[in-house]
This record gives sequence, C-alpha cells and structure tokens, in this order.
Amino acid sequence: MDEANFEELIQVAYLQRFPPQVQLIAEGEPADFLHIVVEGTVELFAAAQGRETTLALVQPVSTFILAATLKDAVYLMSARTIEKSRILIIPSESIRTSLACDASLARVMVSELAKSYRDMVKTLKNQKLRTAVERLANYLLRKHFEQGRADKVTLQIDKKTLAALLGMTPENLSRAFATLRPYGVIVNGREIELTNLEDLRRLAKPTALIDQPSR
Amino acid sequence: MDEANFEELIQVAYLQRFPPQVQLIAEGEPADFLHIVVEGTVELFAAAQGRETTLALVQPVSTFILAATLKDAVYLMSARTIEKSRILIIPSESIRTSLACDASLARVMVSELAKSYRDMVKTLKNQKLRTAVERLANYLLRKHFEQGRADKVTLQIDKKTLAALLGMTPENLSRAFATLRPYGVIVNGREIELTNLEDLRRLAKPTALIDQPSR
DNA sequence: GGTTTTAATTGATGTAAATCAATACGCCCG
DNA sequence: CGGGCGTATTGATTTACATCAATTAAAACC
Repeated sequence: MDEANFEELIQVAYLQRFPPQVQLIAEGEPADFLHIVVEGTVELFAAAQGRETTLALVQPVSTFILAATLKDAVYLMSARTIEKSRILIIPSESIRTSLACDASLARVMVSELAKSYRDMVKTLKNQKLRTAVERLANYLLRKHFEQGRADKVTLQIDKKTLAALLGMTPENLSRAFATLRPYGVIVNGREIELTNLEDLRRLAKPTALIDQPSR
Repeated sequence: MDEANFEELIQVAYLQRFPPQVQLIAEGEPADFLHIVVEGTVELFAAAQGRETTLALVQPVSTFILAATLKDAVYLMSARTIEKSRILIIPSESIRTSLACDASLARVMVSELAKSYRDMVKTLKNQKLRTAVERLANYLLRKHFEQGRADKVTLQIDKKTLAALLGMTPENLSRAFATLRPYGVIVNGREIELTNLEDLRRLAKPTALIDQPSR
C-alpha cells in the first residue's frame, strides 16, 4: 500500500497483549476497530437460540472482521483469545479513510476479501456435505499435511473447541475419534497418531474444493 | 467505475439467454468468466461424497463467482438456471485488467465482496445454530417481509430446491411444514398462508445477525 | 381428455447426533 | 500425598433427520 497511508495507520494503531480466554469483540456491536492477530490464536464464534458454535480460528498474521470494518456495520461474530495473544488494533474509520484514497490498498483488500469469502464457502460446503466423522477425518488429514506429513499430529486446541469448530458436541467428537480407530487413528491426549493414511483418506475423500486453504 | 473502463468491459461482455435447468458452470473449472444475473434466477450448488446441496440463489442484478474471477482460481460452486434467465458474461481477464488500473472499480469490488462474505457468514450461522424447522420458519418470515408483509407468501422455487437450500431432504421439508401447522402455517402448493405471526416468530426467534440481508 | 411423467406427501424404519448422567483422567495446589 | 477442579470419556436414552418405499397430487404431453 501507499507509504504515507501506511505511516498514518501505524500511528493510530496499537498493539495489545491478551491472556487466554479473553473476549475481544461481541457480535452485534459496531465494528469500531479492525483486529489483526500478530501472535497467538483467536476463536470466532456466534450464538443463537441458546446455542453457540465456532465459525473459524484465526492465526498470525491475519485480520478478522475485515468485512464489518469496511461496511461500517456490526460484527456478525464474537471473538475471544484461545491462547496468549498479541493483537494489533486499528480504528475502522482510519481503514476506511485510507481505502478511499489508496488504490493499491483497495486492491489488497479485494484480494483478502475474496480469499476470506472462498474460505467461508469451503467451510459451508464442509458443514453441509459431510458427516461429523468425515469432517474430523478431513481435519486430521489437513493437520497432517500442515505439520509436515509426520505420522503424528498435534492438536493446537482443546477438544471442546475442536468439537465446536467441526460442528458437533464434545461427546460426539470422542465417539468420532473412536469410529476412526479402525482407520489407524490412535488418540493420546492432544497427540493423534495416524497409522493408516490410505484407509483414512479413502474414508475422508478430501477434495481441493473444500480442504485446500485458499491462497 | 471509470467510464473508459466501463466502455471496454461492455465491448467484451455478451448477454445470453438460457432456458431453465441449464448448467452454466461446474465446480473445479477455471473461472474464465464473471457472470451477472440480469433476469431470472440462478442456483449455486456443490457436490461431494455423492451428496449435493444448494449454497445460494442469485437474483437480478447480482454477480456470482466474483471471488474466483478476481483470484484467477477455479469455481468452488456449480451454477444452473432455475427459470428462464438472461446472464451477462464478461471474461475474467478483462475484469482483472480493469481492476488493476481503476481505483473506483476496486472500491466497488471491496464493497461487493464484503457484502458477499457477510452473507456467507450468515448462511453458515443459520446452518450451524438452527434446526431444520427453525430454518424453515425464519425463511418464511423473511419472505413475508420481502413480499410486503401480506398474510400470504409465495415460494419462488420448487420445494426440492428449497429443501436443498435449507439443508434438508424434500421429505423432511414436508414434515417441517407439518410441524409448523400449529404455528399458523398453511401450505397450499407454493402459496403459504401465515395466520399466526406472533407464534411463528416466537418459535423462529429471527435475529438481524442472521436474517437481515447484508447491504 | 386421458395418459405419462414429475413433484410432493405420507408412512415405516434406520442412522446420526444431541442430551443427560455418571465416571475416569489429568493437573494444580496446599 | 491426597483433595478439588476442569476436561475428557463412556454409557443410556432421546431427538433430529435421512432413507426407503408407497401413494397421491399436479403438471406436461399427445
């Protein structure tokens, strides 16, 4: 983006540290600040009818609630830290001002929003087209790939959060792991051993159109 | 957007008519053209594991697969016409070229993408936080509002498509309508009479954070 | 105007997942 | 080295939804 604009934004931004389990924003509030995760992990969640679900996890370096900031609208999701995190906070007003006069910033935003949109489409397809067991199997395969294809995968979140992210209850997640046992999935706390990738893949049927993160 | 750019795009664009039930694009294919619905209705759907689901309906005047066009990526969704439609088709390459040199186009794109993203978030929340009956109830309330709050609502799509859109089977949709009978919902083909809005609202618990279309 | 085709409903049953309840497993602390 | 305390697992049951099968209703066709 334009250098002068960048300086301007840096001036009004501030970096803040948060302990785990701190709620940063609440759905329904006006989006006064753009948030950027510099370190740690942030959970985006939402509630309705007395239920709550996790919609996404955000890890460095990534913005969240960019769309609300740009539309000068309310947050559609709440956010809380999962682990100790550092968050860069920029007033939405400044972002919108910069956008109005900085064409290259606008192009970057287009790209970022298009990516986010595609990720959301993939999440929705995952949710509507797959069973709970299939979602878990594909999640494990993705982590396997992300963590360098070692035969052991480490969950970075507790199982309660994982269950919400995958759209099921913690009890059902336990049972889903049990179901995957015959496919070479051995659970040991947060360490998951994958001893039969072929069978697991045959069950999960991963596809780039859902499981490959958008660029 | 910039006038010269607009002229350029109009030059390379072409308007085409399609009968109902024609597949326009298939997920996985490269996004060579941006599509704009000028007249009619287009269904966006996706398949995996032998299942198929509807992700969105597009009505005039609206683009679809904008994100894929901008990212020069493959389609994540397939599209077919539901009724007789007129579609404006513009080569993706031209869109990307215009974007690179037209700042106001970039800003419009930002706005459009942010809106689409927020709609997708709402769809995901609807799917993860509500039961099938609740989704149907809220759908009816939204149509009720869109169609001028008359006590009768007309479905613009057949029940098979509606079922897929709401994330259920046609059989289950029939039963969901039956479940809503005590809440004043009387079905007569595509005409749905709503005789007890208070009770229906009490059941549906609509919220702006899911049910209000994004601006 | 009757016949074929397609969409919609209804019933019986099966399966996936949520809920409720109890128990086991760490983990920090005194 | 036991308490507490949050997290995870396991079992029993209920509920939501899908599937299979049959029937009815509504279009479309000749």
